[in-house]
Amino acid sequence: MKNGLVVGGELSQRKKLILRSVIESHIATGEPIGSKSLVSKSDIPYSSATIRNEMAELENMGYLIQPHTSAGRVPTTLGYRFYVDALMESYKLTATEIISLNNIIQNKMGELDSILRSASKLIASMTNYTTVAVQSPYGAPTIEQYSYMLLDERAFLLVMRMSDESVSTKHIRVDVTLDDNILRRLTSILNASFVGITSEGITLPMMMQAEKEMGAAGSLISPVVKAIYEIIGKNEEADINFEGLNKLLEYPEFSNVEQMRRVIRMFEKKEDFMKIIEGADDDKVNIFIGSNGELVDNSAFVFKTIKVGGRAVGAIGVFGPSRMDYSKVISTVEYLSNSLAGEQVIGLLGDAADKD
Amino acid sequence: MKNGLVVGGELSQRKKLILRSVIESHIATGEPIGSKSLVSKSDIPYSSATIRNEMAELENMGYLIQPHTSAGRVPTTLGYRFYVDALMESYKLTATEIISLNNIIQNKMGELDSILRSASKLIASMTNYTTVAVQSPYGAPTIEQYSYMLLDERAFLLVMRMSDESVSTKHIRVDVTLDDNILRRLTSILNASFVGITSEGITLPMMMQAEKEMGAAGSLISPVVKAIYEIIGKNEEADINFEGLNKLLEYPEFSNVEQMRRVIRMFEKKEDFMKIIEGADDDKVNIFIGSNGELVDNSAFVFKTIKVGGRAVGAIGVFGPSRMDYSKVISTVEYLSNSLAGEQVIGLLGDAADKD
DNA sequence: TTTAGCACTCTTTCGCGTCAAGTGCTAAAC
DNA sequence: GTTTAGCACTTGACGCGAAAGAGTGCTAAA
Repeated sequence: MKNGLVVGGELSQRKKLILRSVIESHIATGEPIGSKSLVSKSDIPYSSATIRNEMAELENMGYLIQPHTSAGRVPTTLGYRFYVDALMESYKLTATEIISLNNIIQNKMGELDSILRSASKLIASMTNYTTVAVQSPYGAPTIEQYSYMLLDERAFLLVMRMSDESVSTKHIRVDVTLDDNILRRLTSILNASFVGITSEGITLPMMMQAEKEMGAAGSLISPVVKAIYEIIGKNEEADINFEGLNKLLEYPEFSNVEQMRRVIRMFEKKEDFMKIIEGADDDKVNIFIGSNGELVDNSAFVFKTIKVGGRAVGAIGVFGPSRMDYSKVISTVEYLSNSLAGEQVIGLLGDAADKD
Repeated sequence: MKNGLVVGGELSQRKKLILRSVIESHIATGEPIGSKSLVSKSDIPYSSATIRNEMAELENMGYLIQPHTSAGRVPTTLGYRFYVDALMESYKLTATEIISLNNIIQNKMGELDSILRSASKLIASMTNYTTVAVQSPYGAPTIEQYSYMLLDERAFLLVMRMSDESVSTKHIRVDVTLDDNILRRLTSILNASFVGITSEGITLPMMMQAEKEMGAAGSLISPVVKAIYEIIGKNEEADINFEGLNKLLEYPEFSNVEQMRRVIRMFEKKEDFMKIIEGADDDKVNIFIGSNGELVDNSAFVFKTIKVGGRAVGAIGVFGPSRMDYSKVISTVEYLSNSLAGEQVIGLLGDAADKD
């Protein structure tokens, strides 16, 4: 960390060319890149000695590193950072890829759950990395509307529409003899007083009042409130899904047991992942590159929040080696999350996704 | 496969003792077991030479195998099979373990989904293997009861209770102006005619009839039926969950990349797992031991179906190396699936799980 | 029938020399 | 002043053989 803060501003054109070449070769092969192998690339009109000198300087500046004396160079986190921010050309999705994405977006309208699932699969196969999909992680959704389904004399199903457009249900069994009338009254009370609240918003006076209004069937309220409480709490746990974990094994950087163990452990400790996602910027594609302490070494995580009506309801991203094909991954994640934002979830109509 | 069909009947007491000792030592250490290391075990009163002779015979009979000429012996699949069927003492769950299991069963009553999830976590930590939980895989559930929730003038939520006691919901947006009356009529038609059917059960005459009954709002029927069709189809896909994948990495038999790759691939190709589970016996704990062609080499899968009201709605099991602590795993899986059978899902009350 | 002893086999481990890749530096060329 | 050619040097990867260790099967004695 000598002077690596004013990232990249001071680099000459030639240094940029060489740095970019090193990074792209490394992304393709995974091997350290030596001066000679660069010379053979068509767009580098310098000799290996010149390149060596430049590479030595790039190393001093913190963009490259040698795994050991006598090996080629490998990009550092700083190097990737600069590449992503300044050097990289953005990838144009092909027509086929756009069509696949649009298909998913249109067909699965309305259920964030299944849209994320299919999108994960598609992205995993398009990019050859592991896809990460998160559902309604932050700002626990509240309940917007209540309804019911009568099961038998003593049991019913409480149906709740949540603020993130998902639906929760809960079986409730009580000691009161139920009928449609009672339940209709119950839900209208709930819809009047128990909407939009968080777990702390449920107060004893509210419950007392509700019990009073229910009259003889007042004993209903207690189990119902308990159910509501659980639902709110449950929705506070995020749901993370991984697709294409096996693809990671194809990359040599993950092909040793120790590294793989770390990755799997990270995937299973979902809270850590959540922290990264929650701490990120809602409005742009976020790129975390390994060994920040947050991620496993040599890995990178590219993701973007999905917003519905201005509210973040989930996120979708790609996890892979730090030598990732950033341009393609970024384009894909961006296209998908933009297309989703504000369009789906609302309903079945809507010809989503005007392209580009 | 010399004469390995009449499994184990012809074994002398001494052979059984030795076989059992070899298997249990191997389960504990993972290493091939040699004659000398057995002598040191307290319950073996024979010299290494005697044991060598017996082991040679056990090898001929197909219960043991030598990885190479000068190594100790390792159990074969047949050996494990015999051990599980005849040699093993069943593990008694400790009081603490039973309490943990009961807590889960009681607290999470009513939602198969979350009960399986917590149970998976607990079993994974109790047994130190990977837990596999499957939800409603077989005999696609049918729809038992319909209800609705009015969202706005043109949109409503169709709520369906399925035969496996799960609940599905679907957003539906239509061109008709909606109100409670219309939807009440709609659901009563659905509850009369569209209950208990499979995707093939939906016929054109049924739809025509329903449209006629809805009168002016007949155009509702088509999107609703489409939604029903999708729900039935979606429920035909099983949902498999894995917990504690990282634990596998602790066992040397999975600590090489090639093997790990196979395992992860198998976990991601859920259909294969489903096939194993579907083909199994509903009424007992099923034990598959590796290299049947179905499972990855050196692995084993112990699981049992969970039944609700006589119908299989899921399964829970444990996946690990074939040198697995079968007795503990079997007891755990059995206790849990028995406690669940027919008790939860129905409702919130019910003091489940009388112990033992 | 059981056991002690022994020669034999096979894997694992370690050290060691060779090889190839890639570097930094110096001196010459442009 | 910049670029390039040439060269000595460093370092990890690879392959080989020797030695060590574990365990066996067989024979002969108890």
